[in-house]
Amino acid sequence: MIREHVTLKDIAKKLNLSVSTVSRALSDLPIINEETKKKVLLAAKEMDYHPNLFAKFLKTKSSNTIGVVVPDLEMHFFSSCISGMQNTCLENGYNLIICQSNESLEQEKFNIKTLQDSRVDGILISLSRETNSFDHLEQLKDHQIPFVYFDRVHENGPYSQVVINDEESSFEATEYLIHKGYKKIAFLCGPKILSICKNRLMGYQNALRNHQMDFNTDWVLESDLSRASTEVCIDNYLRLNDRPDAILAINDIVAINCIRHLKKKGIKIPKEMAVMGFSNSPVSEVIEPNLTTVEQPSFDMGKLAALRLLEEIRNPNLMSQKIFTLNTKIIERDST
Amino acid sequence: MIREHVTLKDIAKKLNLSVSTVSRALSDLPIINEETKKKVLLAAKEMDYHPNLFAKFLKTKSSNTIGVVVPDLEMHFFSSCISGMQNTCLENGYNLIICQSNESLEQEKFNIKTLQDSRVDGILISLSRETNSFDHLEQLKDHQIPFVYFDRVHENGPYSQVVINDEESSFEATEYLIHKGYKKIAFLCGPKILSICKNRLMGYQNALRNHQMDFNTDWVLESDLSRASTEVCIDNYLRLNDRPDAILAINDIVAINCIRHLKKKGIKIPKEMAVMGFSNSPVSEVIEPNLTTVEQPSFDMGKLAALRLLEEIRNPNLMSQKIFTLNTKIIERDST
DNA sequence: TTGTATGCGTTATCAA
DNA sequence: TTGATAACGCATACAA
Repeated sequence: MIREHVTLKDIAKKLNLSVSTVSRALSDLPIINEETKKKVLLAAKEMDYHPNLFAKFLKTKSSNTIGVVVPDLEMHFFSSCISGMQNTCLENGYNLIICQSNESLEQEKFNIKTLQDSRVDGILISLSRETNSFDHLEQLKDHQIPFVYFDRVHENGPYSQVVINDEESSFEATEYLIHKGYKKIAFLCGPKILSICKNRLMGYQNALRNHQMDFNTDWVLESDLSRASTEVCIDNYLRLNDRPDAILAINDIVAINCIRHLKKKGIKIPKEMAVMGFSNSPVSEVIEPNLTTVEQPSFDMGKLAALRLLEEIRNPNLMSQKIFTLNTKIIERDST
Repeated sequence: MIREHVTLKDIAKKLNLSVSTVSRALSDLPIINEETKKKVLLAAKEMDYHPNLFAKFLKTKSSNTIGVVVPDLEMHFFSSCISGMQNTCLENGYNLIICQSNESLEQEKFNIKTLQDSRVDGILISLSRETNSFDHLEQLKDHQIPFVYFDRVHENGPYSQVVINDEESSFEATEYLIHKGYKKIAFLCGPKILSICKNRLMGYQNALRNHQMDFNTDWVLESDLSRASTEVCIDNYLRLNDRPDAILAINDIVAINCIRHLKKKGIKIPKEMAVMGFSNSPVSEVIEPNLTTVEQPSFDMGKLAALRLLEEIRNPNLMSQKIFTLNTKIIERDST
């Protein structure tokens, strides 16, 4: 039994009404007879009517779809953000089109173009680690496409953002290590082009300064987030005459690669060297020793970013930039 | 500078051509003058023309979108599948709409309905662990919506599937444990409603039979995949007079929860009890001891499922069921 | 309160 | 080889 899609016309014909009346009844406009409205709603249900969203879009210019670009879907932090977005979007009748930039600027540009072709009503993005130009994003304003950054943001851009307070969180994490008695705290940073990296570095430096702690430029290294790069950094730490006794890593994945490599080199954690991460991903309670980390509310971040975007979609004159800062929490485990 | 979207009409006006000629030129139909075609293509590029996919769909009934339903986006296996699908789909000009069922049948039904409303050209799905009725899926055939299962499939359904050879893989995994010298091998299963669980159980049983090994019904337990449920199972194993000396778990997450709980109970792994998992997720090389596991080619699975779906979309008379079976590989680590 | 007519941007079917 | 015109399904301005 093959059913063609039921249209407004079909319902109208069956009820001896005009298409526009049926349309009005279903859109729940006030100017309509209660009786006819009931009849229409009933018939629509009986006939299993589903509105054709494409025809609707052609009229209204609203696709009911929002686009998401993340660097890597397989990173738990991002899939969790998306989970939160999905939640909010489905509740509000919006679909999600998800793209990965694979940490590449080229791919990111292509993703944005694809999303524009799909006429998404708005875009949520977390930047690739390569992104150092922003034309592909700034042109969105010309096209009046609402746009919200989350996590990896472009701070000077004219768009709203949802972030954690990176500087403060990093400050607190460093302070936590100081209170724990560590004297030589290293910061294993990520690509400084990312604002999260820059800000976390700043928080780290401020904490040291605040406590009149030693600051050694050799202790701040930069990993490109890959395992190999992280291992090179660790080797550099180990070669130093003045070795750090704790490492604050830019995220959990880097922290975990630190731990694995340190263990391979026979370094005892946390006795000889403590390690701390960012994000509280599932692996952090699997690694041994369990990783002390700064919990980022990824699911909520996704939800909030989606909510803000929907708000901007519904209220276009709201286009002014707004920054949402979420709180983090230190999860103490065995690596510190 | 706010640009409205350029349409065929705009191009036609500029070149003093008719809309249909422009349309033909851009669709690369053969019945057209080479000269005009060149002119049109050039103008389109200059004017930054992007076709309105919604208008196109209204005519052609093809949305250039495919829908995906997974139980849990945050499980690495699934995000990796999706990564593979994305790859294939974007290459072929298709977008992906991704939904999560959160392991709930109700939610799964809702997802399918949403995707139908969005008039997706086809659907890729991995079933929720609750799914025991299939009406919401079988009606897709009535609507002629191509449909492919991956990983968690409904075997008797009329649809194509992409799976690993669960029975054989599990057979080999069990045999591997036998060769390693384990004598009392337990199988910690998942919900038997899932075909992957049923088949892996079968492979396990066949291997034992093949080697004239002891088979104890107490050694086959069923976890609902949650941590709590897995821990209950482990406790049951430990209470037995005839304790198993190895556990083959239905997936890595279950296996990892086994290891954590066994360690808490003071059991030495693999000396007192070995543990083996399925899927080779990132955590498996983070847990200690590193988890021996059966690698599932998740990325390729996603790619293949998407490819098959695209094939069925392009060639509707191909609707017969086809089963693709991918090979697995045992990754030997320290837990066995 | 309801119906008629029009257009959104395409593609497809004619005729020229 | 090109152009005029209709149609896809819906929303809406206007008329009744």
